[in-house]
Amino acid sequence: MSKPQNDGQLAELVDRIKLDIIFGRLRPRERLIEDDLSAQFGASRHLVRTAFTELQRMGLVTRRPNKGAVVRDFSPEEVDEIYEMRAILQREAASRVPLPAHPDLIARLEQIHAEYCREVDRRNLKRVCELNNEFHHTIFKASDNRCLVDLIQRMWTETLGIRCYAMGDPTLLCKTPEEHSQILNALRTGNRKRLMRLCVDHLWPALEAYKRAHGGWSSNAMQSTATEKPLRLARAFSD
Amino acid sequence: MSKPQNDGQLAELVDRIKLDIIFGRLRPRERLIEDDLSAQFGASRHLVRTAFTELQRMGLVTRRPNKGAVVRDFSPEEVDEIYEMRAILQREAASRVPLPAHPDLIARLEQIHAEYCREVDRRNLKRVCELNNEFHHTIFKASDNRCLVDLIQRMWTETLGIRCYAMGDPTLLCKTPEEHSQILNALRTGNRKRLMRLCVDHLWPALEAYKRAHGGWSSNAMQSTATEKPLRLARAFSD
DNA sequence: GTCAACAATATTGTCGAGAATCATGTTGTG
DNA sequence: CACAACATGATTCTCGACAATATTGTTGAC
Repeated sequence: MSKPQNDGQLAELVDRIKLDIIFGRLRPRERLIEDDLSAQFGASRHLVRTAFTELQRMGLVTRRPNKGAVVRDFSPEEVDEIYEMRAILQREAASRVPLPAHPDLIARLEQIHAEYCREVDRRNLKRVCELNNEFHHTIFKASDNRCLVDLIQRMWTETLGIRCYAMGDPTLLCKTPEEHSQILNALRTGNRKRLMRLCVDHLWPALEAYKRAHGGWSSNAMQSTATEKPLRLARAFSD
Repeated sequence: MSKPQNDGQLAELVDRIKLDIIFGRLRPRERLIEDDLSAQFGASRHLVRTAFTELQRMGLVTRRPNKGAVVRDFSPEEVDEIYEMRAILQREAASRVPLPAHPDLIARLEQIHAEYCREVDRRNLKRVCELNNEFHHTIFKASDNRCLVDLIQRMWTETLGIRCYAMGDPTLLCKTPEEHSQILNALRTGNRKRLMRLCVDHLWPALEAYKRAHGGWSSNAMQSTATEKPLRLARAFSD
């Protein structure tokens, strides 16, 4: 579907590199060398190249002419701006989901949620990550604008490298099932304001975790501490 | 900067194909054959391929495995959804531009506007297109969120193929300088509500032109006339 | 010892040819 | 005549080798 071309081999390669980024095996700013990955995954260099352009499109790696690919790194300002937009988009989507939610939607979400809780207990991070995505994506899909859903999904993928810091934190991870429960409740009871607020608030813990992890030392820290602009996140909260 | 790799040769090729799409020399759904373009532009087929993936990333062409590239076509529903999102994003940007606008910003815009009017009179469509982009982009850049600006710009590029129908219509084209004037005035007087409204309303004429041109026959017209959902564009208007 | 100019290595970009795949035309059978 | 099976041609995808570029290491003059 959204696959640009190619069969499964490329998709698998992209996925494996993606996972390496998500789980921090590849760190931001780390260089990705075509020959190395080619050998590591037993794929032709051409395929690795293609995977790079795909990962670039997804916003997970950065490329510069004749200098190769590196894992994408976000400046503190960039992270703030991205999360500001995620908040706006997700809030918009939440405002469009028909309420009270269709029983089929609830059922589907409960199913995902149940498996999610199981896998969280088992610490099966890969599956947790997938199910988490599926849970939110299913909700947002219920808003009737595919373009909006695409933008949300795009920024979801783009921030995989940011959210990995939250995934590594067991305390944070254990809180998410409860938050998902609350979202489900808001859908069931048809409480739109609460749904919107929950969908937005759900974003912050991961953002905070990233900031804690990068506290001070990130890319251009010197300027950032000085420039430190007041986050305009308030808008996203206001009902 | 945002160039993924490569020097100018690829960029030029991409640009030429892009212009062919913008000005309707290449129509939606038209197939792009690598060998043909390779011969036409005197570029290696590999370069044409690379250009295709770039154009695909920009959302101007669609590719399917082993079936090659075609100029992207939008279903009526898709067009509505995309313009709904453009309205939301541009409205958001307009709400963030510091008002009253900085004199430098005004000066820069006046300069662009002056040249724009000149080129409209001369019917220099290529330059008109560039200046129009520059005008709006300059305004949106004044909102302090690069991510938001990127999303807007992305959707701008994506809809180049849609807006070509408006560009071909002299009546429509002649109205745009006046609209830009009004936007400039709103910026000068610091009338935020009016600015937001103008930035959103400015979108519709092109959308309408596209719909007129494709009236009924586009991709899946049979369903679309039946499904015809009430556009949720009202939101974007409400102040 | 420091620095610039040069040489060597590492890495990425480009190309052309052949393999794989899809679309179309043709033939043979009922 | 209808239709499936096959053969042909067009087009895309993949690979390996080479060229271009960046990075690192070395030398020699001052």
